[in-house]
Amino acid sequence: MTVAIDLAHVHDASATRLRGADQLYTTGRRELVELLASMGRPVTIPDLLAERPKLTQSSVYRNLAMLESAGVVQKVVSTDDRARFELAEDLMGHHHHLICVDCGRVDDFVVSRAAEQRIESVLELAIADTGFQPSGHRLDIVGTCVGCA
Amino acid sequence: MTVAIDLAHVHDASATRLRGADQLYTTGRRELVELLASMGRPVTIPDLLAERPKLTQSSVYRNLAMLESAGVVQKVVSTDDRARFELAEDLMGHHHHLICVDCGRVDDFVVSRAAEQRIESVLELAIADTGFQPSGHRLDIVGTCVGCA
DNA sequence: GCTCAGAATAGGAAGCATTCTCAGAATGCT
DNA sequence: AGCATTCTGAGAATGCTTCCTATTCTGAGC
Repeated sequence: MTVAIDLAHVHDASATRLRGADQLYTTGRRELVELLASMGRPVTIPDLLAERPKLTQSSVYRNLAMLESAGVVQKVVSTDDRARFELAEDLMGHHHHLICVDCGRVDDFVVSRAAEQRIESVLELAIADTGFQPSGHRLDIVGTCVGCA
Repeated sequence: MTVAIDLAHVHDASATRLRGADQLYTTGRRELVELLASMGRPVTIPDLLAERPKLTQSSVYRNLAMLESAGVVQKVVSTDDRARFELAEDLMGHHHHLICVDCGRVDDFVVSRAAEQRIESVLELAIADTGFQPSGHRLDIVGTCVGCA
């Protein structure tokens, strides 16, 4: 279920995307990307700061916002009010989330390609007449994680 | 696509659920429920306060938290950091959300019963071996709303 | 390798949604 | 109506997030 990540490819893609946004792929940003890749699940910024106390709070916020707008990372919302971040879907692979209603923890899971297509077609039908421009879907399971059970 | 709501039934259910939690169904809480029923989409607390300036901020926060734990309303997360609230699914009917990545606005939509069952079965399969205790799913479409297009 | 202009960083202050506190008011029960 | 309990209102406090600015770093051209 865990997705293996090609770190070199992630760095290449990150550098390219930042350069495309007239931004530098600095050491600090590279460190953030590497840290996110190693976590394997969406994490909050306070989490990151606790894990790497040398990181500067304002820089982490600034750089994650930058990386998000460059399409390198994406924000994930849970049940609590802390934003969580992970690498963008096209770097990680399309996946879904298990969201714990108790502690807010988020884990990843994937479904088969065929199942994914079934879901897609259901959704296309449903919003055909709304004028909404879809860019993707968010299919999460909410419940209680093993630690909170 | 809009769901007609039986307001009397909603009030009855709300009163029952609050009483079950040793809480009173006061005027202020009744007003909140009625306001949410009239909005037809998940709204933020700042939204509510702007709409009804007579409401007290702290009471709205307190009462929505209470109504949520009593199962009368539910919290919906969008792309921004503001919590949104709407009536609980069993009062509104099961439905899904259109989430605008631009402004964070959330609208409701529904899919057919058959489509819903297909989605359920996909999910059951996917998490069979995770130990996660599901209580429901969250299937939202993210994209750009008509106002932000 | 050196210099310079533009960009990024660190550190702290400010902003804003949310939560807490507590005195006063309203509610339900007898 | 009287009493115990719960709720409300107003503001202060909390904590995540964003803004500000002086300093440091980065990269391109000499």
